Amino acid sequence: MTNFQEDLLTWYQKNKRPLLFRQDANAYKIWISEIMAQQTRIEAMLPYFERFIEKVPDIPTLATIADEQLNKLWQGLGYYSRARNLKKCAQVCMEKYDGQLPKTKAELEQLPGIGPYTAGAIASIAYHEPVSAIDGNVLRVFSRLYDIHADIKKSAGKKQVSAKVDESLPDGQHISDYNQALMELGALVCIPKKPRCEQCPIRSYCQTEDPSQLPVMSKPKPRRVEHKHLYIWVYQNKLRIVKRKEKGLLYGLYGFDEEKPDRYYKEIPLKPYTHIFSHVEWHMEASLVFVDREDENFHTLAEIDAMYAIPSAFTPFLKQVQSDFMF
DNA sequence: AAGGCGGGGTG
DNA sequence: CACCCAGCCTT
Repeated sequence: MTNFQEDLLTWYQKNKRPLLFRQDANAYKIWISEIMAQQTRIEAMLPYFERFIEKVPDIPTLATIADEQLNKLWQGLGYYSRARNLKKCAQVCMEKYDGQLPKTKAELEQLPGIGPYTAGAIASIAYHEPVSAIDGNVLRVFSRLYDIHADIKKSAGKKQVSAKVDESLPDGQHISDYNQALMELGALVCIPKKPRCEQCPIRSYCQTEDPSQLPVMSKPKPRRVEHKHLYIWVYQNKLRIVKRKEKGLLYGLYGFDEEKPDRYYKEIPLKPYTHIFSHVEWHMEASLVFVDREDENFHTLAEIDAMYAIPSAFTPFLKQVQSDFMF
């Protein structure tokens, strides 16, 4: 162990958050938690994780779960392809790996939804393989540590920083805590804005003069703007919801019609709402349109709540219906 | 290399 | 509002 590693690990033992998904951890729980944590704050995924493990405790269950139930468990968490890939991955594990996750970073990385970071995290945390797990936290910490000004959004910059991380790894006995300690440092101390350098256990190794300027990240493109009008068909105490068929955004989840019915006897406007995604803005108007007959797509609010995955983009309208009309 | 893909916490 | 999070996949 180098002094650097010792200082970091000592800090980690004292300051790490008591994350529930690290309690009696096994490879399955580590896998699920790492997928849920992709581009997602830890606190945001915790309740999802607890519920998911309860309902889907193992790989055989996951491999055969109904898509509707899976989407429902993922509702509101975002990046829904993660859930689809989770199930695909479980099926591959059943077919190729005797119902278990493979145990090396190289094999894990071949599975759907598991990239370099997640493969490294599972391999090092669950199986103590001495490999890196480089997420946004670690890129930030090491770009500052080595004062690297390359753009970490581009592959060259990521590669340059990653090389430094790989040089720094301890042996398998300490790799799990080491990788987690780097991420925890990034989450608690070496934070994006106003890093808490006075609290940093490795500040004496840090080469940057101005951590506020690092890491260098190219700006994302401005979002495109789309306008929609949703028509919520109402029959008695039921609403019509439709499964989103187009491959793409929110695929497989449920939304509202964007067409009026042929016949309706009343229309009531709802309050407009704008939903911001990373790459697009939906400026939505909506109205209730009352019809005099139903089809199989009409459901009560209770049924929708229990069985149908509605993305967050549409829930403000559901809430309006619930509070203003008490269906 | 660039763009698609969610949602929410924080300043 | 902007920023960015325990990223991955497709094009």
